[in-house]
Amino acid sequence: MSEEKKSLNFLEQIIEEDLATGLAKNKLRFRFPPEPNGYLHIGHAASICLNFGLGETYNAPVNLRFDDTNPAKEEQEYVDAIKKDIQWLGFKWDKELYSSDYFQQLYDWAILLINKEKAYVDNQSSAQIAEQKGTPTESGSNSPFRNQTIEENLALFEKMKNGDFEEGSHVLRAKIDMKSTNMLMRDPIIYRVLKESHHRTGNDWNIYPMYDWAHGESDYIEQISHSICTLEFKHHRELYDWFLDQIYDPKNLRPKQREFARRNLSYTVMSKRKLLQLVEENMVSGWDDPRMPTISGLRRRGYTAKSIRNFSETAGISKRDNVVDIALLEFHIKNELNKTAPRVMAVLNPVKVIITNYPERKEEILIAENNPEDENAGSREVSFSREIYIEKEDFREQANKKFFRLKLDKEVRLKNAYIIKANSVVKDNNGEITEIHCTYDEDSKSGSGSEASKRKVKGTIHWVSIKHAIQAEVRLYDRLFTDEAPDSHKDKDFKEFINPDSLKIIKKAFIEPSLKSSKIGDTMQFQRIGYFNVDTDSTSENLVFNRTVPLRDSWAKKEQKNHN
RNA sequence: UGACCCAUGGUGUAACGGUAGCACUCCGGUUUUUGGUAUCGUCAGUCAAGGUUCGAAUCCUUGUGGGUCAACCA
Repeated sequence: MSEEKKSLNFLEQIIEEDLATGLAKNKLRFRFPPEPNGYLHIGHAASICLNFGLGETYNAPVNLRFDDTNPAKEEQEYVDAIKKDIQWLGFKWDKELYSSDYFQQLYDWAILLINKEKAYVDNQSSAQIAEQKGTPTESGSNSPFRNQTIEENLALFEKMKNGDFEEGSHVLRAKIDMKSTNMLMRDPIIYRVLKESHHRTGNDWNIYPMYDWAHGESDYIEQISHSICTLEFKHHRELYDWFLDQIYDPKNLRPKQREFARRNLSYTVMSKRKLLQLVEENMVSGWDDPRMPTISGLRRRGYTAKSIRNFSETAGISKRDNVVDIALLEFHIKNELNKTAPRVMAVLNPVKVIITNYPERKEEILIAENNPEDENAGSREVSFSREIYIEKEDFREQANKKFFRLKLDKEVRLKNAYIIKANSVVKDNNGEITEIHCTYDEDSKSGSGSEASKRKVKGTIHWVSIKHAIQAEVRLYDRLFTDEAPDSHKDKDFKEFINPDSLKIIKKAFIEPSLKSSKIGDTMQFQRIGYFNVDTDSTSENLVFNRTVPLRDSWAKKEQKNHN
């Protein structure tokens, strides 16, 4: 068995090195640490696929740890949504844990820090503390409370915990170095007073630990071997290590923080704050609006877990800022759906065709292949009759040779049916075409094997029988923003780039009757149009289809070029 | 005018001192009862300047460009 050597990303290389220099393989343990204050998005998928992927490659456990140290922003709703998304992506965590599980331990260690004279209670306003903090280019100055006695600090901290102080009046700070070039080392805050009810601990606590204090120590408690986070935490590593130094027992494994570049996607935004804004200002219908880059949005849009995982794999991991082309994501879903999605016919923008030489009352059942890419997909029956709908854009009275579709006096094949020829049109007072009169070649029935059926006709178009078609709502989604990097413009708000055409609703599309029993989540290809799925709003009375992604359309591209 | 990180085709990512490769995008050909798919092909890259070396995308120096850091957010 020769296995192709796959190149390792830099994090895998670090792990391999650690393994080579003595770390036991069974000590490997990872974690995915979301804050439950928003929904997971495609950027998080990078981290999820990375951490859980490492878990899979090394057969190591991965904890799901909610970083719930800020009760002011966090909610159970988000916890539930996050769990659902990770499971949907197909990953299994070892333990479901919460930073709040460790509040007591964290508190005890804070006391330890005070006793070691490594922490003190500061009784200044946040403005004063900020003032003394200095700037990246100027060092800070010491707090007047820095040299309080251990006893004073212990007493004050006790009072903070008991709720004797107001929010904002007192904080516990680590005593490190106000002159450090790393702002985070300038006596960072460890605990603040917050009289908020916590989604798990209720009103047990009046003080809550800050991220830096909670995160590294939680990694230590869980014995996480590699704590992987995004690049903006690089500066935190020094503090992460300092905190660990205070409590580390060499008998235990010492977690290691490493950072990679967060994943950005073109034509969208990827910050929870901005996504929340879109939701709260009703620019989208919710966190799961099919235009959102959230996992739930992509799921509703029709993306599969596999396509997202493949995307993550292909996009890769590195340490440089990046904006991955959304075309890569679209490639992966099209690539998968091409193999799996049943083909059906739907007419979105109909014009009536009357086949004048087809008997008035006649109906027939034709056989249509479900998926040319999948032999096992079988076939279905499609009803045909004298009056059908085709797409308006599939007909032109006159057109040059490049136009392969229906035009006067020329032939075109109706997919799975007959070859027809257009003879005349009927127009209304505005000059709009209301009917196209055609004749069909009776011997040209698809699959009949006749000479006529094998005739080379350049164009094939889709259609639905008017008498048999059912009406449905179709939602055509496009990118949410018109700009490649909407939040990269210093003097412009990202919302200025919202695409006004990101959603077009077609209330009365006509679809083939086989779709009548479609269930929410079903995926299909509307032939020659794109991939669609059944939206969560869909009911048996009003079927609703979302366009996941259009098919590649080289004709439209050509047309576009000619117009420019 | 500080510290730290980063720099490879349009985009993303490999090459770990020894022929710059892969994927997406773009463009073109062939096939096709989806102007889809498939398939073949074209265009296109090591930020710059020095240095080390038989040999540098890779190591060193300097410069340039980009990013991060001054929440009681994570």
